[in-house]
Amino acid sequence: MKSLNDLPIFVAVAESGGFSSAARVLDLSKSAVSKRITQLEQHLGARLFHRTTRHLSLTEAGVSFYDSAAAAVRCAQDAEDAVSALLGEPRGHLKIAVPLSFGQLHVSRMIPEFLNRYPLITIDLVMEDGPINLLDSHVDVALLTGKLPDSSLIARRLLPLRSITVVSPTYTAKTSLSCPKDLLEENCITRSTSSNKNVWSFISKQHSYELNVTGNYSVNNSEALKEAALNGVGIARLPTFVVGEYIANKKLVHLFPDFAMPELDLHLVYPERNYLPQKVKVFNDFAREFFGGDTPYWEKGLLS
Amino acid sequence: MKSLNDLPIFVAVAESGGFSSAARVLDLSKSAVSKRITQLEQHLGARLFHRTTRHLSLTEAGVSFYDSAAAAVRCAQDAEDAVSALLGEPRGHLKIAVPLSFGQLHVSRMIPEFLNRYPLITIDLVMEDGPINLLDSHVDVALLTGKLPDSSLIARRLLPLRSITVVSPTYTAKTSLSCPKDLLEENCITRSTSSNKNVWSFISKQHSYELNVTGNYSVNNSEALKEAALNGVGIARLPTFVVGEYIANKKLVHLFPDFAMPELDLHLVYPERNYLPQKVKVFNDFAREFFGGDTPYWEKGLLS
DNA sequence: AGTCACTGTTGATTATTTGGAAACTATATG
DNA sequence: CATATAGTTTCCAAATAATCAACAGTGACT
Repeated sequence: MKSLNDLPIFVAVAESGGFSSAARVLDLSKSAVSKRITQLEQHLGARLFHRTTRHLSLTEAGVSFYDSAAAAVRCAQDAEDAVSALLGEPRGHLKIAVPLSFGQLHVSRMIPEFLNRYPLITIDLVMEDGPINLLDSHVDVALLTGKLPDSSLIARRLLPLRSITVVSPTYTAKTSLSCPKDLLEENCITRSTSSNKNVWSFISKQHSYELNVTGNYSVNNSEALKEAALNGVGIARLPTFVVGEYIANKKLVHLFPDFAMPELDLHLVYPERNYLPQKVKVFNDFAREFFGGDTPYWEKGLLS
Repeated sequence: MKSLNDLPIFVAVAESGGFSSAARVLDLSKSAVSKRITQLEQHLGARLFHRTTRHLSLTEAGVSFYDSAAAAVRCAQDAEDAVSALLGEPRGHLKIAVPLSFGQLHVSRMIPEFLNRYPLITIDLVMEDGPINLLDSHVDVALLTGKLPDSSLIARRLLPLRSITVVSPTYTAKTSLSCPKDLLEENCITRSTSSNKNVWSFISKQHSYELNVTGNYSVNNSEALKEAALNGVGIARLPTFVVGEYIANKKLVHLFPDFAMPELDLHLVYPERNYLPQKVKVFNDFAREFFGGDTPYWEKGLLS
């Protein structure tokens, strides 16, 4: 056993399925990865990977090596977690993944306070909407909505994500809206990411509607959609975390507050570990407190 | 997890109970050990050892760190073993511990042949009589007699260790010896290591004796004892592996061949592992074949 | 008490290892 | 057949690790 440091590299290559992708995960150059795998193979006296220029696969030896190697890095991680769980002052590097728009609007506000509160923690914040593999990319904790991508993950509900229907005051001045059905006659601007983007549902005790709205603008970015709504382009449905403040300062009007919309939850998601590192624990607690649980701060201005 | 390479060092220190002893085991300078532990502690942000100049003990953090760290290095070792078990040609470094006299007389003869047979194996042969901790000192395989020092070790019987009573022909010429009891009148030279060195027992179907022999020479080294016997100083009891060849070439006479003596076994001992490395396996097989099993080559000349 | 042998630490110097940029080869894709 | 991507290689710079030697503290043994 000459260099244990090769193990995490080997494991990364095996799991990500390539030298280049492993290099990206490990934040190394691919030449470095290549060299270390080569030297590991040399040390072991056996090839661990079949390399064809375009595809990589484990050899028989690689497969037998993998199990114990992965166990070794897991144990090493555990060892580190075990002491950090004992530590008074949380510390270490924390990689966080969050959805883009929520990250820009709220997480980015929270981070400075968090860093101030825990000066020994360093943060790598990744804002990205696509599905991410927490384990491969070494993300310590992620904010995710919807279903869990992997069963070895733990999810704790952080806050509700409610969307509401909004419009600018200048727009309402031109028309009268008394019932959701009236929206069928209006310019409804939509997010183009959601698959059934122009089916808007409204739920109340008395009536429920599923409306097939239409409009002249569709965009895959909440910020842009909000901008359009603010400028009176049309009526939009947006999460409260985007428009909450504009309702509060009257730049936007909350339409049909008596009707609810399907509600999602935002979860704190982290890999299952033997010892939950302090840094993850305090981040979770901090986030929960910062956002305010069931009625997040951006909904404080709303009377729903 | 910055440097996995610190783990084996930490584990060695924890297990050997000191920086200096760990340095010896790891074949490093103690300053190197000291520095790497220090940097590991710095990285973790916690002290792992309580150091008083003369004694070392694990801190609370050190204890929690230890379990997983030890598991990690064990897994790493397993990973390596797993591929080496698949390998065609055995290779790697093999550390062997053997009793001093047996090592000098027989193992040292065997090694050249072994190295010749397996050119990719390198050997570190330790000849020592005291008790050795296989695990701490990274001995891959040991030849031991008697009881096992540790339960996590595996012992396979290699060959019997028989001692016989011998005397030089010049000595027998001066006296008549027909029965073990006659030894009470003779000069019996003994090994001073064995605790009850001057109680010699003889066992046969007809009679058994426990004789309290006396003599004018006692020495803790079989070679010296053999030398004395060869020079007609007196009657000695020596293992067949020491005197076998001298019986064969008539330099010594085997007394009372009809009587047996308590018999010991020499065991091949190695740490329990998930994958027995090829190099250990081939060494075991080679030793078994080389020495000849139940009647080792040095007993071939004897008619017992 | 005072050697003595041994422990762990530190600083300076030297070796070794490691990492990165760029050039190179090979191959799937379109 | 061009292009983008994957892995390897060479060369060089930078970081890391190891050693030696000197130091300081402590228990054991006269």
